[in-house]
Amino acid sequence: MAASARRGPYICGIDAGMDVVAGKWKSLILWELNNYGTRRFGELRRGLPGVSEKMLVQHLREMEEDGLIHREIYREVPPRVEYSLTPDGTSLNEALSALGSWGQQRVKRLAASGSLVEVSSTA
Amino acid sequence: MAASARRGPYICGIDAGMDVVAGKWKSLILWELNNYGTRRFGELRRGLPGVSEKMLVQHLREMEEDGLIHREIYREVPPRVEYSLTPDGTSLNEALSALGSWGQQRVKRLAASGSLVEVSSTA
DNA sequence: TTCGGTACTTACCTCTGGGTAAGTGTGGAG
DNA sequence: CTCCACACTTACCCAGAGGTAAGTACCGAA
Repeated sequence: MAASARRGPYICGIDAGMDVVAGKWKSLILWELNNYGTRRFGELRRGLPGVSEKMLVQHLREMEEDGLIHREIYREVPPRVEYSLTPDGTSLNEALSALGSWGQQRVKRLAASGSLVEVSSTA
Repeated sequence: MAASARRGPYICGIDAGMDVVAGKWKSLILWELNNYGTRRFGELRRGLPGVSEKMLVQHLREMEEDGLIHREIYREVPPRVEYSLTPDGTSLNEALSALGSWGQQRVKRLAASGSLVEVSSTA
């Protein structure tokens, strides 16, 4: 998203929320973690077709700082790291569900009118 | 937002929705139009402290294309243009209200713990 | 006669979000 | 002995999101 995160004085709650979700893959990470409960780094990478490792790490760190996700490190070889939603992350995901439904409606509407927009096909 | 709008195949409804709200001022424009019902260009500019005319126009045009807002031109001198939400824009705004509440909660939480984050003060 | 207000458009520039690719340390498999 | 998988880190690069400032056409007020 090209929306620059302000993390400064907010005008209303919406942009305080948007600020935290701003980032190309953040809402998808939330969605993925919500669906699977807990996921490893590699699983997330494979689950989000097109993410670069750099951005995945960066987004995960920011979301951890923002208190949205929990990072559990298992000191094994090879290393294992598991990510999961915190209560705040879970509630954020719930808050986004309405937007998700709206988005699905929109995709349906667009598909119904001529403009062929497909959802997750042959990505 | 530096979140790049994809307008391509979406993975889930959430990013289809996010795609349309991606843009530094879009959610604020939605909020402003929802609060006032109908607003003129200059009113919006003054209502969103910090917005540049270029970005305001650009966002308004994109949101009009996306069917979120309606643009009514009054051929007077000086010219008058009024913006308002379409039904789709209104429902999107409703879908964002949960995110707005979450954001407010978050601001309260942050304020409660040491990190002083203020909402719309001496912008 | 100049200024201000309306709603823009245009050219130019900066900043940074995001991508690409290579490197790191360890151990097991082949 | 080499390769691969894990979960990263680092350096470098580019496109585009967003900002700045000036210009446009019109009229009324000072």
